[in-house]
Order: sequence, then structure tokens, then C-alpha cells
Amino acid sequence: MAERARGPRERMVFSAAQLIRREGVVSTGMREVAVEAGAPRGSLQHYFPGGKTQLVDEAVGWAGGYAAQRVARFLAALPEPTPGALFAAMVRQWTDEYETAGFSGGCPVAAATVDCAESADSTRRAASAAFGRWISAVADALTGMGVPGERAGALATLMISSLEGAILLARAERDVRPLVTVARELGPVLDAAAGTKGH
Amino acid sequence: MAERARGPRERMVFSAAQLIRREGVVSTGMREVAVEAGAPRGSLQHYFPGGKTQLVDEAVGWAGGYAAQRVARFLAALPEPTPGALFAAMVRQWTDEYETAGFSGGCPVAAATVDCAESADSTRRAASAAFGRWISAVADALTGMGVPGERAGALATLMISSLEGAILLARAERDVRPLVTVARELGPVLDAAAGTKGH
DNA sequence: CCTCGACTATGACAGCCGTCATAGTAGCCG
DNA sequence: CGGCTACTATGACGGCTGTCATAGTCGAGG
Repeated sequence: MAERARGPRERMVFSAAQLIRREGVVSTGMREVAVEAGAPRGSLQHYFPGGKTQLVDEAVGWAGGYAAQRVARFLAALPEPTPGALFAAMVRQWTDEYETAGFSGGCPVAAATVDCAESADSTRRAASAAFGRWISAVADALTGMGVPGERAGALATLMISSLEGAILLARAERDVRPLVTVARELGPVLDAAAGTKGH
Repeated sequence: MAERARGPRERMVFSAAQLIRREGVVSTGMREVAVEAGAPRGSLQHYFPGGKTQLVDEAVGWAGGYAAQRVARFLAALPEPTPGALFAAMVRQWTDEYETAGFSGGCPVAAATVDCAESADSTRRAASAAFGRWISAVADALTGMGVPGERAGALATLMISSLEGAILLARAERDVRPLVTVARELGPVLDAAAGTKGH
């Protein structure tokens, strides 16, 4: 994750997402975000007059865009673009992080859903939109690989559901096993869907 | 979820799990748990001298046992026990809840993982154990259906990963679509694994 | 009756939280 | 220079949190 030294506002959104990944939304304090971003505390109420909710919503939105962008990057980098290979690349991003940086972080959108789905509807909607962008990006990639349109969305949902769940399991177990298992089991299934070009 | 009027201690653990499902671990207060359980506040420090951590850990453990038990029940109730049918039953539990009671609650073990994996190691271990019991229950059911042993564990991990992820998506979207999608896509795959009795 | 243990009751405490109010600085523009 | 805007700085406030300390109730057993 490139730490681009953009404006302080963007840095705060990024830092919020990073902290939410680790501690969850509720445990992440605004003062903490400011410190992490190297930004003055007073800027929080200036850039985010909507308070913590606005900051969290933007962090979730940022994460959704980031995830969608990553899918496009993976797709472009694949030597042989197949659904299984794309999924393997998505999973590998997480196994790589966990093996090199430890199991400290999960998915910020998942954290926002767990912590805010019932208490803050705007955040829930932001999470829904983030998942939506992510799924769309995957679905688009799948259609580009020959998966029929109506099936692509369903497979994209399956891929992201499995990935999110495996991230959860891996973080609880502190072991990448669930991630590699899911990739290994689902890969051939996904490729078959592209091969038959129909169900 | 039968509200058995057991001892106050058990009621508090149950209420804690219920509240964690909705609000997450951090947002769930101890006073709130006592009120929900109809138990006196003073009993908290008596029954749970380990504080909130102990209460949360026990709630997570309870949830793990509950999930494992549900798998056994589903298995016994299936007219034709196949992996796909078991998975469909597991998913249906959630679609039923969401359609009749709204999208207010998620999986308490997932919530504990998101909120505590980094901050409270004992809770992380409790979540890992809960997932482990759940996965074992599913894997045992699969082997009983003719899935080879080494494959059963992998498929059980895939099933629970997909289910957890779909729960997350469904709660964010306030729509059961991800749940039914996952069940529909994964069902035939799981049945095929049982049919071929090998990969 | 007395005692002892299990359980309940309640108030206090320190700490952190998000938010607000107020004031201050810096820099561009006229 | 004056003035306006963007941004920063800081202290205070009320509310909620988990935890602790202390005292009270109550029933069984000697």
C-alpha cells in the first residue's frame, strides 16, 4: 500500500481505513486517526464536519475503490486470464500480507459492516456500495473471460463471499490455511464455468 | 433461538452473544448485557471475575457450540443427506431470520474476530476454537455422506467461509441475495464432490 | 441463635470518547 | 494595509465505559 503523501485530508481517510482494518470502527478514535496521519487534530472537524460517521463512510468508500482497482490490476497482470487465476491472485494478496506483515488487519469494509450495520445506516450503505463496486469489478473481469453475463455476477458474489469469510477464519486462526483452501477448492470450479460458457 | 430460562449466568452469556451479533463487541456494554438478561448488575463481577473479556469469550464459545449443534440437527432433519442440501439448510437458517426478523444481527464469532483479533488474544483464540468446532461438525457430516476425509475438511472450510462472507454481504445490502446466490452456486459443486468420492 | 457463603445492590472512580467553542495563524486578494 | 478564507490549536464538556469497593440480603447448616 503506497503511502502517497497527498493532502492531509486524503491521508486521514487512508489512515482511518488502516486503523479500522486492525481495531474495528468503534475502537478507532478520531484523535488516533489524526496522529497516524500526521495531521493536526483541529483538521478533523474542518475536513469532516459530519464527524466520525463521515470519516468512516469515506474510509469505507476509499476501500471499495481500492479493491475494485486492485481487481483491474490483477486482471492486467495475469499471463493467462482465467477466473481461477484471478481468484488466486486476489487470495494471494492476503496470504502475502499475512505472511510478511502478520495477521493484524482484516477487511475494513467487513469491519464497518459488523460494527455499524445496525447503528449507522449511512455507513451500512457505504459498505454496501463498496462491496457493490468490488463485485462489479470482478463480474466485469469474468465476462471478459467468457463467463455469461447473468452468471458472472453470481460467481463474483461467490468469490468475494468466500474471500471475506476466509479472511475472517485466517485472522481468527492466525493461519493462511483457510485462504489457500478456498483458492484451491474454488479455482477449478470457476474455470469450469468459463470453459463451458454456460451452466 | 429458544430462550431457555436457565440460570442467570447462562442467560447473561446468551444475551451477550445476542448483543454482540447486533452491535459488535466494543459497542456492547456490560450494563446492557445485564439488563437484556434480566440479571442484576452486581452478578456480573460475581460470575465473570475475568471481566468483559471472560464474558465475551464465553459468549463466543457458546456460539461455536450452538453452530456445531445446529449442523447436527440439520443433518438429522435432511430427507436426503447430501452436502449441497446441508449447505442449503445452513444458508436457509439465515435467509429465514433475515426475512422474518430483519437484518439486525450477524455472526457473533465474526464480530468477535473483527473487534478483538488484534486487541484481545484470548478472544481471538475463542473465536478460532468456535470456528474449529463448527468446521469439524460440518466436516464430520460430509464424511458421513461419502466425501473422502482429507477433502471433507477443505470443503467444510469453503462452506463456512462462503456462508460467513455471504452473511456479511447480505447484512450490508440488506438483501438475502448473496446468501441464495452462494447456496445456488456452491450446492452442485459440493454434491459433485460427494458423488465422485474423490477429486 | 449465629455464622458463613453465595449472591445482590449501588455508588464512585478514572479514563476515553466524539463534539463543540473559541481563538489563533498563514496566505492570498484587493 | 485591511480583510477574508483556509486551516490549525487547544481546552472544556457531557456521556459512557469497565472496574472496583463497600455494604446489604438471604438462606442453609451448625
